[in-house]
Amino acid sequence: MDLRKLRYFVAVAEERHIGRAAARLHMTQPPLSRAIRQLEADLGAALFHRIPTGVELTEAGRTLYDDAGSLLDQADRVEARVRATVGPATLAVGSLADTAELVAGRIATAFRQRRPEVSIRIHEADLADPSAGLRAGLVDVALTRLPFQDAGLRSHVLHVEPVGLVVRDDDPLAARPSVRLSDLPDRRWVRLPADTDQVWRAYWTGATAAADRGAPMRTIQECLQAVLWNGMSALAPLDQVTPAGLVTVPVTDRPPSRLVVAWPANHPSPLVRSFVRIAAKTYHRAGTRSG
Amino acid sequence: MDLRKLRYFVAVAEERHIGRAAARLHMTQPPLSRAIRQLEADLGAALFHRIPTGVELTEAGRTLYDDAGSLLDQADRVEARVRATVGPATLAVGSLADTAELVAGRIATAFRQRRPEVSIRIHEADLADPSAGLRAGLVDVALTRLPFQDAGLRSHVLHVEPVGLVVRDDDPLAARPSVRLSDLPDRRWVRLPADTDQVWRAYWTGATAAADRGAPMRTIQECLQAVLWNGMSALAPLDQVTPAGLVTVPVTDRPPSRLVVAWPANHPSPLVRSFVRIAAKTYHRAGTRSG
DNA sequence: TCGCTCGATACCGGATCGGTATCGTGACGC
DNA sequence: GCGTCACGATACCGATCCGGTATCGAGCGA
Repeated sequence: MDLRKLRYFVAVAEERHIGRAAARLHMTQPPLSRAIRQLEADLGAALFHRIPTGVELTEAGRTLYDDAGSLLDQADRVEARVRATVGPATLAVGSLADTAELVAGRIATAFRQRRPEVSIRIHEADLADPSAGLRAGLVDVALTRLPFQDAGLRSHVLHVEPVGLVVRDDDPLAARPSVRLSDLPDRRWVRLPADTDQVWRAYWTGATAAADRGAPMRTIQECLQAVLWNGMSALAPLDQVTPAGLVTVPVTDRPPSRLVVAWPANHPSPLVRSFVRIAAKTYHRAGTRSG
Repeated sequence: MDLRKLRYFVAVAEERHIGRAAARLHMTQPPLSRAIRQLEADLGAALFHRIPTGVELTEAGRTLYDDAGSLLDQADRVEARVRATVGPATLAVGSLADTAELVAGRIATAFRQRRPEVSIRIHEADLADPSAGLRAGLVDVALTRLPFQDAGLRSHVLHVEPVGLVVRDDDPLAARPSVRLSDLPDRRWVRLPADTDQVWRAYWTGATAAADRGAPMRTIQECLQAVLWNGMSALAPLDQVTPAGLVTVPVTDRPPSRLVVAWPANHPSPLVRSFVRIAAKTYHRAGTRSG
């Protein structure tokens, strides 16, 4: 009997439904089914009756449930007490100034709830650095978007999102249900800073790198303003909120962008691993990859 | 933080020495070192100072140690309570009538202490069946000796023991410090039952299968009595206790016998796995193999 | 009877565990 | 001062475990 399986058991007991409990635990149903069966085998007792609408506690299950809560609470208290003796810890989180910023709020909230003793410092990066300070060592972990050049970074996909072309609502393209970038004549793309990551630049400014002109944009907001006032074009995630007067037209010939939490590949600290796990669970999407 | 690591931590804290704690936990030092480091990483706190003579608790370590005992106790109580609701379980243990019998006492004691709700039934097998009832499905787990033919059995070595030639003390060989079976002239070997496992028979009665004559022996005691009264020869583990008047001469040209706990390879029950683990820990010797 | 919704199972890649062999480092005796 | 010793740490390996996807069998209802 271990605490992990006990937490699973409590979730199932309260949901009376393995599928729902799995969702609550941010995992899928099969491993949870198996974990419950293993717990039953370990204890040598059936904990649930399987019924058509889900599961219900057996007598042994009720016995366990009566005690499980206080045991888990005590374990949490012990852990918190130890953490308290060592004093507060700090985690620097890098964030790019688009949806990552919104997400950071949710994730930071979840993280603070789970690890209240850790103080979080948010570092807001500009568009030149899609690693949001990770490469420079300014932050421990970052919320940003793929693709960008990976230099010893690992990332976990939180959300996959198609990109769209942001134009003024008086633009001829504004009414189109979708566009193909390869069908468009040359447009005036917003310009990214000179030292922008090459992969990132190529992804977000149409295929022709030579096309970006004008003053470099350092934030998403600047980009959108450039579209609004100067008639530039920009690419943005489809559900990026835009000011009135702008529309985002889905782009069909470009792979979707992936919102990720990223961290240095080499020896991430437990705090970083914890943040990544919480980010993944808060924003439950699967798939770990490098890049 | 999980209960397993917490138990490790308590052992180390009490021994103030990772190596000794590892011995107490019936494991080796490196994985215990690693587990402690992982626990420290999980908690974000150093639990021990490493000093030349071992380790000593840090402040965080003392905090954890103060709480760990009661937490583990509560976990054990919860588990026991659940087991109690489901009623007693039964485990059938097969045993061959030599040292396995002695061992069974120790192991059964350890098992009863750890799992008091399980009632153990001992099945004492005769020499014809080195699987001690496992093959016939009479028992769930067996204490016996390799080698014998494996038919879907798995085993865990508890003890490796050279074999010796059992002779009367008036035998010319009795004074020899050791003998080579290949040097001996034909002797009158005790006879094993006709349906004895072939590998087992070849191992325990010298190389020449034709040599065993006389009435078949069903127990070790019968074999020894045959040696004592009829001047037969027998092979036995070196530390087999023999009646007065018999001596066991080490045999140098035969591999040692291995005392094992054996169980069916297919889907062992948790109770069986538990018994095997306890047997291995009680009699700490490493190495799992088939056969 | 068909479709829907449960949990259970099969299988796979990655992580973890405990093992052996070996290393780095202080303490101690000569 | 230097070899020896004892301690924990590290490297690496095979076995196991964990969570994932795909799929199945069983009940229930339309």
